[in-house]
Amino acid sequence: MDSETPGEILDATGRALCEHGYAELTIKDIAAESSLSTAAIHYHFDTKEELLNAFLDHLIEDFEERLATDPDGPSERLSAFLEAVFTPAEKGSGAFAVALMELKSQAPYQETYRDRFRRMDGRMREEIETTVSEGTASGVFAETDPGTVARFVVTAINGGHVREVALGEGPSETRAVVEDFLEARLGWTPEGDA
Amino acid sequence: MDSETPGEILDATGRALCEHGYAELTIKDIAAESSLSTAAIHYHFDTKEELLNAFLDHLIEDFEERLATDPDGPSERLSAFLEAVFTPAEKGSGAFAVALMELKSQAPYQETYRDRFRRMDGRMREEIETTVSEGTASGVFAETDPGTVARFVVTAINGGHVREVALGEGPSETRAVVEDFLEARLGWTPEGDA
DNA sequence: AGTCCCTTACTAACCAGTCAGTAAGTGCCG
DNA sequence: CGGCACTTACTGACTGGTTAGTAAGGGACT
Repeated sequence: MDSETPGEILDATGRALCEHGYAELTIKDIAAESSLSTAAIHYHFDTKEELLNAFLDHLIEDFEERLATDPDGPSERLSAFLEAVFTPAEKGSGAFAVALMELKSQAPYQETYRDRFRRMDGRMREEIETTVSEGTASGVFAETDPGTVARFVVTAINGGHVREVALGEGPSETRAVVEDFLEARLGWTPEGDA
Repeated sequence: MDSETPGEILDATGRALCEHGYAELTIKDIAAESSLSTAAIHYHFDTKEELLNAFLDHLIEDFEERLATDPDGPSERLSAFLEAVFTPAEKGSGAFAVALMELKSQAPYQETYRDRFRRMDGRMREEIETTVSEGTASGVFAETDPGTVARFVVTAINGGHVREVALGEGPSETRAVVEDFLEARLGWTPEGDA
């Protein structure tokens, strides 16, 4: 009844993906990373494609959970957002970033991937946009176009993401870029703490 | 003596890479995209890896050539830089962006790729930094830290690049973000024309 | 004759997915 | 309780197709 095997497979997929890369990822690799045989993986996921789709869903779900902190004011909400985005996930440092970028570079060939990424992007933009709107309305932030700010922030996040993967750069540099921008545009300051 | 076959192979590699993606790229695909057999490709490039390294060099060379326009003033130089970066390459629209992103996502597993990308990033940052320095020194641009501006611009370019690939977005949106930023920070305006 | 560029034909390795079989339950009936 | 039917979750062995790379040879130009 319990059977959390699919979860174990998804976790193993993540590890195998980070170790071998999308191009060289085989069911055998995933099996080796788990306690199961290749046939067992095919028992739970008919095809490799299906497994990878499920893995991406799992990845996005995790990410959205991390975003789902709903603090009080706009300033705190912005801080929490940046914290969620720029804090490396629980697991191995750049692993999440690498796995995600692997899948993003496959998006031109996989419509299902593209849809998911668009949805995720929309959510992030919305979150920033409404937060900024609230902030300017209540006078906490300076007057600006929230859509422009949101677009800037997501673009920078995307950029930092590539830099992490392609250059091996840490997330802090990009975080500084975003915070610098928000300070100049909104008068917001990085300290959201007590 | 002429024999521009290697060039033909590199071009075919680009087309095959865009069509099939890095993960599914085979020597056979490249052969099909050229007028040669798979064995002929192995005659010129011993291994697939060697071919892909040469292809990346070719890609970066092309890009650096596009950047190598050396106009008069800092303002014009900035315009030329943005034009070079955001104008889709001669060939198929997003093809270049897709191929490059494929290779970038492989960077964590290929040190040679990472080195090349770091060098390219350094060059871009330097170009922007010196241009901004010149501009502020001659009073054309407002006073700011050139390094911060450069970092912002490359991060946004990187971000636009992912957005093109993962979301299917055009380059104009990111260009607007960058131009908006440069206007605010430097007092620079998009029109560098007569 | 030699070497440069290329072909057809091949091979050894590998991969996703299949298959037959099995051990461990689960529900049901007498 | 015990035995029967059936399901779930898996394994090890296999297969058909594909892949990077090789071997051997042919033709053209020098």
